[in-house]
Amino acid sequence: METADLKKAGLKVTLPRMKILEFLEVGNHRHQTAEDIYKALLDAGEEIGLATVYRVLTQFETAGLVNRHHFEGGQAVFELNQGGHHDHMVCVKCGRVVEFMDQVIEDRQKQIARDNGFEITEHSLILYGHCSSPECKKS
Amino acid sequence: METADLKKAGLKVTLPRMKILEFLEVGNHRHQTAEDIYKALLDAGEEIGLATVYRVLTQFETAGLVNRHHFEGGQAVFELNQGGHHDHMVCVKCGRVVEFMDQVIEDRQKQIARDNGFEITEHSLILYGHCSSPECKKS
DNA sequence: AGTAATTATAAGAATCATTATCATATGCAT
DNA sequence: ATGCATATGATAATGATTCTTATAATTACT
Ligand SMILES: [Zn+2]
Ligand SMILES: [Zn+2]
Ligand SMILES: [Zn+2]
Ligand SMILES: [Zn+2]
Repeated sequence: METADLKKAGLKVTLPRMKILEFLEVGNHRHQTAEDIYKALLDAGEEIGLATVYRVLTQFETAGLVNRHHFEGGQAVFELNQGGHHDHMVCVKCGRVVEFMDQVIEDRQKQIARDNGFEITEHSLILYGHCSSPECKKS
Repeated sequence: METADLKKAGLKVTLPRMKILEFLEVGNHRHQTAEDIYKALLDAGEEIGLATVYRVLTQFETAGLVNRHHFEGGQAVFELNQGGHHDHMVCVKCGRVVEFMDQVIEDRQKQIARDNGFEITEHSLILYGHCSSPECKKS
């Protein structure tokens, strides 16, 4: 149930917003581009505009419901914000995304910022490479 | 002198290429967008096209002469590849960029990749925040 | 140096991702 | 149910980057 989340964020509960939230809640639908979501909803028979998807995702981001990532490849990637912070490993062959969180890295980042008089508000750590699948491994 | 680098990369030695290389070699010209470079060269009286800047930077990247970074804000940022790897800290207020390299983080990244069967080809670590300058500190 | 063959350039058109406009449609408090 | 504020979808507009093409510059070979 997420209508509560929408209301809490001061957003009206509308069909497009619900559909986008529902889509992102599906287990294997993490890390989607706006276009991924748009096409999936179209295929599911929903009547929705791409502009609406972008608009809603930005609102969700502002409300803290989703996070936006800038992986290589031009298109922004969105994922449901489920509390815990994590970073990403992306297979440049098949696009698979693996999440990880390493406290040692997190702590070092804070220390480095402190050493340089920086106050960190956010960070982006992405590892690109080949995943363990046979097709991606070779080369 | 960099004409040797151009030739080694199989690129003809042309005025635009030389000018772009020279510009990036200046100490305080690290981390420039294509448009930064374009405007600076125009202001310097050079006759150059923006498309040429993009084309040349992409060629330089392929040749390993420059690195391309995707900081937040849409435009790609380029810097001369001077051998040593480093990561970046970016002030979201004034745009100041500080470079750093932390072996602990580098090693952890490799370990995490190994643990997940990934073979890392590259990575991107960017810390966003407020730098130590008085105007940026507050808020 | 002179010339040919090759490659690069500038300008503008084209493309891709994203955002803005606007007339219509919908959600929600009354 | 009604009215108003807000949201939507279609499309135009924007910003960054790439493609196209006719012209110009560089290199290789005399
Ligand atoms: Zn893979
Ligand atoms: Zn994630
Ligand atoms: Zn600053
Ligand atoms: Zn740098």
